[in-house]
Amino acid sequence: MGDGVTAARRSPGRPRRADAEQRILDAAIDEYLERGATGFTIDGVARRAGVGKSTVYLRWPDRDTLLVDSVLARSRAIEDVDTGSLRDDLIALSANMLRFLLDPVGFATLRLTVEAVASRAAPQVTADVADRHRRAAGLVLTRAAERGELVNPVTQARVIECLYGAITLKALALGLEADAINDVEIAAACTELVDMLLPLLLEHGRPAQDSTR
Amino acid sequence: MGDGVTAARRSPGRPRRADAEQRILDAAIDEYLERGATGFTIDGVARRAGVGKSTVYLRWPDRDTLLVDSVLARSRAIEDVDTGSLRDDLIALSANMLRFLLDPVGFATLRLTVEAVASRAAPQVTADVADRHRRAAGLVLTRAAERGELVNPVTQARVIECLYGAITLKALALGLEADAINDVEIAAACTELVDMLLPLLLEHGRPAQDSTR
Amino acid sequence: MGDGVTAARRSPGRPRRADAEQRILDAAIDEYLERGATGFTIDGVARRAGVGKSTVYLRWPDRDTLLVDSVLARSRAIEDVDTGSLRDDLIALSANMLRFLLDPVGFATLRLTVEAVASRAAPQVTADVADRHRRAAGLVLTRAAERGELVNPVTQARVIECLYGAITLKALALGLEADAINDVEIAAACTELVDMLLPLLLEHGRPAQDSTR
Amino acid sequence: MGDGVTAARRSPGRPRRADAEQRILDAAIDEYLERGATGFTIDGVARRAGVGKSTVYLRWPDRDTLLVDSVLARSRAIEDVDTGSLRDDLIALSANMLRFLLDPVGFATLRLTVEAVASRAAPQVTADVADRHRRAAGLVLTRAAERGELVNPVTQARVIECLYGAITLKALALGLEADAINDVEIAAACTELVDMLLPLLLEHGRPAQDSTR
DNA sequence: CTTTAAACGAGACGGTACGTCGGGTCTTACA
DNA sequence: TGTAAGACCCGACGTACCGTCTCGTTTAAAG
Repeated sequence: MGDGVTAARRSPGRPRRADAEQRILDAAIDEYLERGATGFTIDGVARRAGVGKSTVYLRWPDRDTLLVDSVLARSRAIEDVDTGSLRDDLIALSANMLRFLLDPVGFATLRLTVEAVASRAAPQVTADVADRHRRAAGLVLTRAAERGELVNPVTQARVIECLYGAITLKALALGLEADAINDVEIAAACTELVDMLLPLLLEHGRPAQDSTR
Repeated sequence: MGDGVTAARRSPGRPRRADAEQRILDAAIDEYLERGATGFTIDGVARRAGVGKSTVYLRWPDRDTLLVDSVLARSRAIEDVDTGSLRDDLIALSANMLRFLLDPVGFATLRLTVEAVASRAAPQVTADVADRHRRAAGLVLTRAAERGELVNPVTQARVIECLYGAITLKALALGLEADAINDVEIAAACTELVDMLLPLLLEHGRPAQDSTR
Repeated sequence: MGDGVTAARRSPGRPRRADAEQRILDAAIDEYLERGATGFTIDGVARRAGVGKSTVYLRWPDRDTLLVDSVLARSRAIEDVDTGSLRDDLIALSANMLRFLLDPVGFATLRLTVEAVASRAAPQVTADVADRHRRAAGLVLTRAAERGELVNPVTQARVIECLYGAITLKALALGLEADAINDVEIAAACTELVDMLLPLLLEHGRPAQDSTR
Repeated sequence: MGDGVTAARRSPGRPRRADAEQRILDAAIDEYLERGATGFTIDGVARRAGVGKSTVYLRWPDRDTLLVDSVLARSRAIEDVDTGSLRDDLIALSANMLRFLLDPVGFATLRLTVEAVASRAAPQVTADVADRHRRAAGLVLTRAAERGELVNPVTQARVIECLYGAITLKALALGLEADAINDVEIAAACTELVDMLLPLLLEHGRPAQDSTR
């Protein structure tokens, strides 16, 4: 960290195995997906990674932290979308999210988020995940505004929350049977949802006069 | 013998302790709230319930099942609401849910729901929880329709999904710091949300004249 | 005890099942022979005997007592021998004992005797078993004396002790492989032993002329 | 690998605690003597030894094996005797054995020998114990022969068997009441026994002149 | 015939130990 | 000093039996 351009004054002793980190993370996520949270074992991960337990404990303080990190490491990819229209962007965004949550790794991310909140142990996890989604949505909305689409700054955050929330519940309802729903159905569901919510996002659906306060 | 339809021919042997079930469930939820999921132990529960381990294992096959049951047993209470107006019903409904999720037991219900989906082991848990909420919402909407409020049958399910989804995400974001938000703020947040979504629920996007206030 | 002339004033209530005692003892010894001391279980015995656990506990206070009784019940048979000569009687006596000890039930008797001594719990077991053997030997010696064979009353007890002791050690050495030794070998071993010890049993160390061979 | 004759290529990993073995054995025998065979518990032994249960199970596969080993470990001491005369050697030998069997550990050795035979599980136990005694007796006899005392090679083994057998029965009869008999009585009993048997041990039936009394 | 009273089968009960397994720490020998 | 190996202490797991207890039923004698 902060080591200069040139090769950071190498510390003495045997250098850390370069690939250990990644091998452990890979083994960890595999174990997790295969055997679930209960079956997720430091011994098992170390064995599968071909690594000593101490090598694991040198990098992660305990089981839970490793579990969190290994899942997060796999769930980085929330790719940005840019179709040119706000509606299509939102549809793509929510479809991406639904697909993500229907994938084991994505669902694991949701699980961990919930667990993290519960254990109060890893508040940054929640924040991290939430931020990633917020940022993706923010980009879409910003671009829409720049294109001149009239995005209502008052409702904006709430609408996105509704969208993401509805997607999350849908994922929960579907379980993670990836087979239970195909891409076409995902797209259809998201389209309906966005079409319903979109008016609330635009200036003058003039919801203002309805607002009772 | 020869007793009719009722009273299912008592099985032989010493009958099960009538209060054991409840004592165990109570001890279990207490242990869970005090020591968390990791500290939740069959030995501990049995000890606290003043019961032998075998008495627990006679009723629940393993730790996880007991944990699920004990949480669900405490989260039954989704009281119905009836204020006389759809808007206020929805506000009350969502406020109830948010309050529920901000309570340790309520949040535990969310956790378990997610875990149940993940493990595929207890699909009825998800269904059970979801049904309870769906039913409460259904009642509110039915009553509104009976009063003559024009509820749009097309958007209905999706709007409720948005509402619940947004509440869930809000709960996740707030964590379960009960102190982080007071009842007034809860009510305010729910009101904003409902006021935004309500128009979508009413026939033909002519919300104005339906608004009961 | 002290009951009148006729039929012990029957106590009220349902009389005990007449055959239960025996069924339990039989089941017990079978379980013991099949599964060993550790696998010997009250539940198992009751199940095999087709009897409730309480029926067992009405008759025996605990597992160990039942085990002892069931073994002793099977090992009663120390049949008397009477061949007409002291030497042959002793050979028959020791052969009987060796055969007995090489049989599972007989060996179990030895085990229990040792355990009984160890636990101090059942002193009568030791005494009982010892007496049975002492009595059989006593008979043989008495008859010999009556026939005019000159039995030395001084060495008598010690010689018998040597005989039985040697037989016991032989049984221990052979293990309880019934197959390891046949009747002919048993007879031969006992004959050698008796022929060696017999002189010591006869008056005044004038063994030679008494030796029947 | 490639290391010379000595020092068996140390295996990797943390070496086993050097003193654990002994601490466990000591704790085990103490527990056994204090609480008997039934009260002998792996948990108890581990606790008393200040050691984790896994440390015990790393060394012994189960309760029974540990019990056997702990008793045998304490009963190694069959000290050799050498008084200069065969008669006195035999008296000392048998007195030692009787004293040994009247001691709790010694008696436990007898118990275990019997159990070992019964369970067929530990044949080496029987062999081990028997060998130790045989060897001690063998030494005594060899030395006598070397001194010129005429030991009859034909009866030798059988006489020793009688001696040991009689001692064993005597121990059984006395129970393990150490107080029931004192050293003087032990010596007297053994002397009688040896004096009776000694003639049988000497060359062809001319016992009289050798008898020291 | 009804009552009383014990024995019976079934099996739940509070305990306790089993043997296994995993967590997180520690201790070696090498690299 | 990092690493692989693996032993260490701890304590929970789920199982099995102990000896006790409660049931409802059965059996026989007494009233």
